Amino acid sequence: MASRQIPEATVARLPVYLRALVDMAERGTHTVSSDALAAAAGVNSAKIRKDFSYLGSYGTRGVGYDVDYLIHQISRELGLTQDWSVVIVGIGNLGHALANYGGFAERGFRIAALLDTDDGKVGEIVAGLEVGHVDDVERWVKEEDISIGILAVPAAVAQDVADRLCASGITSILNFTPRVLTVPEGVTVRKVDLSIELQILSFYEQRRVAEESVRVGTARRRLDAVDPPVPPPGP
Amino acid sequence: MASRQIPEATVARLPVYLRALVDMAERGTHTVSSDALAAAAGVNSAKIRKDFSYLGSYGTRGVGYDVDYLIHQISRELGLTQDWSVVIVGIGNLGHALANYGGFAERGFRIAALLDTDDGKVGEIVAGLEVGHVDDVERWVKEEDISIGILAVPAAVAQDVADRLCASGITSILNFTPRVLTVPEGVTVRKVDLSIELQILSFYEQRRVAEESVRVGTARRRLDAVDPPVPPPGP
DNA sequence: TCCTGTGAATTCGTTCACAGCC
DNA sequence: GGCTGTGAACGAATTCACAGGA
Repeated sequence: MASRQIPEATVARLPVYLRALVDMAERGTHTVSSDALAAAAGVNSAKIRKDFSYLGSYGTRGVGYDVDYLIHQISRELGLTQDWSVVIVGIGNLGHALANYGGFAERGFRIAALLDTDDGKVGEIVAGLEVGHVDDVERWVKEEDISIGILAVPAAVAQDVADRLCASGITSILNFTPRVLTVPEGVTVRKVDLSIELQILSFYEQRRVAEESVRVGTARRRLDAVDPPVPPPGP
Repeated sequence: MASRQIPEATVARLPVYLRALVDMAERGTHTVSSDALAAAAGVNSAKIRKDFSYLGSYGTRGVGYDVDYLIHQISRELGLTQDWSVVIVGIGNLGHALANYGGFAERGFRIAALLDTDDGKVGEIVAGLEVGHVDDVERWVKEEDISIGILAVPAAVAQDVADRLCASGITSILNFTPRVLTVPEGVTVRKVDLSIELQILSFYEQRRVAEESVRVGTARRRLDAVDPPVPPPGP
């Protein structure tokens, strides 16, 4: 029963399954059960079966799924049967690393242009490409049929550059800046914030330490017991 | 009503709020309503109020929240009132970029060590630190009281290095490799996969293109109509 | 009047459990 | 016997809507 409208949570997992399946195919596995794939992808098997049921009935009862066929179907669903051209804007530390990251091209994302706002960087060769100026973004987008922009500029200019990307016709942005972007309707933004991830880890790390000291009976002083809290404003 | 056990979804949003609040404090704002903060953080205001209600009743009815006080409370909740020492393992492109990323130190994450498996890299100076060998990870973790590891090694050695990190006493891992890691109970892993993010964008991009061609009546050929699908194995 | 805090209603996502097919 | 596909049960997260305090 291949119903349209795949849940977001499922979409976000498809690339994970795809990665696991490609690994398996490379190791010569031709058939996989939801249990085996679940183990490889780090989820449980019910989730796998439910997720796949949104795509259609691609398995065989009593047997499992055909690895190559699944790879094909998931790739198609994710739009990976076509190549996408990508522009990276902001060729600092991170932009450099992204430009040199092989994983993109491997999965059908062609880095078509590198742009920066800084005249000093323009003309530099990075990852085999000449860095252009953001002012020319529209020309690049048109000529190279670019639909995805990767934003790795300083926070201060993030919104401005995003506006220019949208104006030039880009409809998907991968935002590495810490700014929340405002974009026109019809543009998809995904955010990757490295220090947010660390802060989430910090939360669980702290909680673990707190629990441990309760369990072990250690009177490990919380910093906030030392550092007196600012008095609350009202209540 | 400050109940314990904050929902995961809320924890993941706290750093976003924190960032918005710090920006506001820097711009001299002292009080903020859930509406205003919602706009700045890119969520809706009900969510803000509900999220904050898990931390306690820190607002004032009819007025809003005290920015500095909120910053203090969220920081405390996230465990950011203390500094955390971090090790980056794998000093390739990405490791380099991460080592030079200022945002970590700014938020209380001290990069205490850079390690690599490659003898060629050991001894190199990156971001002011000398790259050490992973074999010495245990010593570094003990001496520097490191609890968080950032994994930026090649996929092939990811699990092996993760094992060594866990063995040496690290309890949180930020995993930049495409591998699903198996870790002992009590270790928290968060995954950042750059090409997964692009693949998710690709899904929505493709869907948009498909919808558009229906709306506009364009007979834009899908690639999979050209490329005949592998025949299904069973059903 | 304004804006928080929160139960209640709703939506979304996960897991269970088993019928159906190999 | 083994494994998929899926309704039904459950649980988590979001949103509504309004009582209540400044």
